[in-house]
Amino acid sequence: MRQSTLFGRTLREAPAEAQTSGHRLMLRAAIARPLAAGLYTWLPLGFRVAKKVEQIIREEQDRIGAQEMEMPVLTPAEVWKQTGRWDALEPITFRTIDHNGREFMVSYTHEEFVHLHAKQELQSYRQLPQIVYHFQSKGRDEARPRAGLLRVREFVMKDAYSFDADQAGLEKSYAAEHGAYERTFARMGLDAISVESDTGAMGGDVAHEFQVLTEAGEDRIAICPNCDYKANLEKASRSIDTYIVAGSELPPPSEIATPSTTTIEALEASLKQPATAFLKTLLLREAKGTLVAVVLPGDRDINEAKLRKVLGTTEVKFANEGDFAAAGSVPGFSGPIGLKVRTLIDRSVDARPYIAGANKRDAHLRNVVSGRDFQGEQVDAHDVREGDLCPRCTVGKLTIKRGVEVGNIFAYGTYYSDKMNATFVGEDGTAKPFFGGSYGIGVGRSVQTIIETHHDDKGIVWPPQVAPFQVHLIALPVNDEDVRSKAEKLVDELERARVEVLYDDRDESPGVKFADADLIGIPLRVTVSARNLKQGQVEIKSRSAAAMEMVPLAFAAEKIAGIVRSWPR
RNA sequence: CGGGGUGUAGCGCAGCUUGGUAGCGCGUUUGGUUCGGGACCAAAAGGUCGCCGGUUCAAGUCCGGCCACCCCGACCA
Repeated sequence: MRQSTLFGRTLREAPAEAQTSGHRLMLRAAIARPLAAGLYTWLPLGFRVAKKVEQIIREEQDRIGAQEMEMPVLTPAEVWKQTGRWDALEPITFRTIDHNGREFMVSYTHEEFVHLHAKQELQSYRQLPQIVYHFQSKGRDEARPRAGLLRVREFVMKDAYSFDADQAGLEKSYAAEHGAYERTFARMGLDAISVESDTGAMGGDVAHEFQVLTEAGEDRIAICPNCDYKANLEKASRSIDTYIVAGSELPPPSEIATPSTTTIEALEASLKQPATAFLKTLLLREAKGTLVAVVLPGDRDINEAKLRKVLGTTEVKFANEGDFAAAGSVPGFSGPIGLKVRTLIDRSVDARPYIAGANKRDAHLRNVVSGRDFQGEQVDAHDVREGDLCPRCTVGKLTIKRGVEVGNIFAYGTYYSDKMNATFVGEDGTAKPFFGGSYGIGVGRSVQTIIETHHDDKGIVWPPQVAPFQVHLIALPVNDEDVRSKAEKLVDELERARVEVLYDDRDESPGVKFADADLIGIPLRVTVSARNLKQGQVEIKSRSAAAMEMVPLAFAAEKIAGIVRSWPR
């Protein structure tokens, strides 16, 4: 490929909106271009990377016996209505109607449709297990697209779906996909870790996310340095020492005046007590408008994802002024005693005396003890933080890192087959529901995550397996006939040896060419220059190392092809 | 959807406070010189100042509305 004819130019400066280093490099190196918020076009260089990433995913899916197929982007409403997701997904999906007024959704994902097909194609337990997958554009009207390709509104996802006769079979399929994911990400050069995750909108119980730790990520991951516990903060828990004080020996709650002291910070300052001495009582409103109170220690924050899961709701908001009166409380002075709403007590609240709001203006109560003075459902709804004890080994102190979720796997069991009446005939001759799982990988997100984690201050440093080209051959200067003819002969020899070469034949200064080579980040740089040809040599340099090597022109093609063949595939 | 910010040439920005000729750098085009780390000289092209309305003799600048994009938060591959 001649660089002079490449569609897509490198940018010396990145557009101001690009924030993360991966986003800036993606734009500068002509990998992709924005079309609208959260919608991107792959330029030829980026598309070559995307295709290589896809191919790695494909090979690893095929290796575990999954079969590739393809389902449409446009999906009919009736099927979504069977599982209730037509309404549930309303806020974040793109929809349209055809000329007859029939409703369609730009596919958010394809569980409903693959179950429809499974029902038609898989009629007997003898045909199980099965895994099918496809690469398809998925549409998600994200409220906030972010950081280039990391969070977009239309993206190609590899989505695989497993069908098994029972739970044990599902666990096997799940484990097979888990293994395939580990190999897939390793081959792309991504150091992805498997973490426990919340099942979110997909339903089901068991789920793992594959997270690549990088500051550009938007998820927070708790990691135990002592054992193998790793979990998304939406799911993470912690070990808590039980702290019991005999209730009968303690004085009953007594009121203290706390004029205009409405926050934990203000209470700490005026009462000279640490945040842990207080109880925080949050009054919240769930999707249906029901009020609920959550009691937490003063130093703990609520984790909305965990709370939503506990409540089985899609949305949680803070209560408004009027809600406080209805709950028998006062904003700024809410406490757990005497509340007239459902009360949840976070498990990090100890059985010891706390200072809590009195539910009346300018007053708090001292010696408030959970279980003695107020009752509620015990839940886990607090945000785990740095330094908390690992819930698994109970001794490791959790660290918290940011990560990008490049893939996830769910075992949802019969969630969809029950709703859709998707069954097969079992060994005993009766209809049984499929046990299913789904397994996604975002292609574009993976590509940008590779950039986020493989670059230096000059540009991208592609892992060879996914690089847009294997060799970047630079002719210097290109208008020197001898240089040009020898460079082109070398390009030709390399291409015949099936090496992918980007040939920089542009009439540009050496500085521009080297800077672009560093920016684009092709693993091997070969320079054919007038200077080196005097000694009959060409220069070979790896993008990832400083050293360069001189090779006689006559052996260059063989040498370069040998290096390329030695790379992992 | 809540909070914040930005829209001026392909990209990066100044000009707006205090209304009066739309500017700088990079890039692009032409000619010449140069050629191992983002060269130099000369000439040139390129703008409905996000959109609509208002105020004014006069609006990039002031006022109102809308739109787009970015960042933080809630959601996902």
